[in-house]
Amino acid sequence: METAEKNEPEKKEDRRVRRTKKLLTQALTELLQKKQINEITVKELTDLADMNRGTFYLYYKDVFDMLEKIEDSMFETLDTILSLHKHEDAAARTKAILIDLFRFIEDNQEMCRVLLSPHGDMNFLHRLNEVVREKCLQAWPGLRKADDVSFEYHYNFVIFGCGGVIRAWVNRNCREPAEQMAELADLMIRRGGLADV
Amino acid sequence: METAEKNEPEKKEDRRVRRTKKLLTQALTELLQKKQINEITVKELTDLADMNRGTFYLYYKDVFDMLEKIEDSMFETLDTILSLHKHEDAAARTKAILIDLFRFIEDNQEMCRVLLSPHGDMNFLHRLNEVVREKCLQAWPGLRKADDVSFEYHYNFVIFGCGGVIRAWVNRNCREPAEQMAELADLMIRRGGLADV
DNA sequence: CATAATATCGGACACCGTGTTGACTTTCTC
DNA sequence: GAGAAAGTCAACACGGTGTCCGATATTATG
Repeated sequence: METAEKNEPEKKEDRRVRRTKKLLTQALTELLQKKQINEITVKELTDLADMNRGTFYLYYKDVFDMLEKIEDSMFETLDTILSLHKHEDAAARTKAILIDLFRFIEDNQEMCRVLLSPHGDMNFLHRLNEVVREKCLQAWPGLRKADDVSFEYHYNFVIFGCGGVIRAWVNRNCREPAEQMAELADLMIRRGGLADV
Repeated sequence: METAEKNEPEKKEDRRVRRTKKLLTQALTELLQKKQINEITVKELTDLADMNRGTFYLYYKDVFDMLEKIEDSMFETLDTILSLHKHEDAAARTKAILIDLFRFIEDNQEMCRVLLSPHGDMNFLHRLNEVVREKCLQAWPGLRKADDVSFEYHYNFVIFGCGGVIRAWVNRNCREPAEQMAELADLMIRRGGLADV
């Protein structure tokens, strides 16, 4: 309904389109390391990507719309990856989901690092939190039944905490292997207050 | 160095100045509930505050500069409040600091709520985290000695987790008393992985 | 390879918010 | 009440925006 064109990958994009979007994304990533997104102008974006300014408007409404679409694409990918584990048994699934999550973060380090930095994007963190929350519920279904107030806080503590771990990890250039991080996160989630509700 | 004028509260501001800044802050808070800060223009800000556009530039460079100055002021206040406990003994200090922190959040609910919302400000969260980190170090000095990798992650987990608790709290309009939240946060910090490093 | 489709370019345009300035009026401080 | 400071109002040049156009370059397809 919103994205009038059927659904993203209609068949395959023209090579030129892929190239254009890639150049623009690289330019945006580079600029985001230096300045707030608010200060980034379409002009300097296309100047840096060395292309006509009008070309930008073929795909994005403005710089914020562009970032939003990039995030949309990322979370779509992440969703696809994580839903592959839908039919595994609970024990294996939890571990596999966390590993894939961290692998995904690793594959998108630069963007994640900048989006979680001080001049990053709160909405990105929010959406990332939602993914973690969703997977927590899937992995530990027993959690739902606890609906008292303090549970809500424990929950938010753990979910945000995972965001903090991810942020620290990308700031260290993902030095530790994703598997190790998944194990660490799992440990923290259990100890963080959710294990014994 | 940066703010040429000595240091904020030189003596007391002119009543008109206070009024102007207050009106602008109210207008900004209102607009931030509806749209990203990026989309907020000086014109609509001064229109909403019902004042001349030129007046805005008497105090702020642009909308982002305004938000930054507001945050500066908030953290300055918070810093003043928290440093009052400098000379208490460790046991009492920890509790008192947390309580005052949550009371401060409560006093600035609207702004905190909007700054921690999906279209909020990452830098605000970052600065809030720094305060928590600082106070953690003061309250549990033993933490410093642990410098292994996993400690860094535990640390970030806890600090971000506190941010999540605060966010959940302001989203519930600070229904629970600050004292109760302080106790809850203290519990989570201890259980979250820092207690036994 | 030839052709049609489509993406990009280069330049133009009106539009609007920006940041600043100068002369004035209002309000505050002492 | 007098002088100082803050706010108003109108005007200005500037630059980025968003949207066109025709011309050109690149791609996908038969």
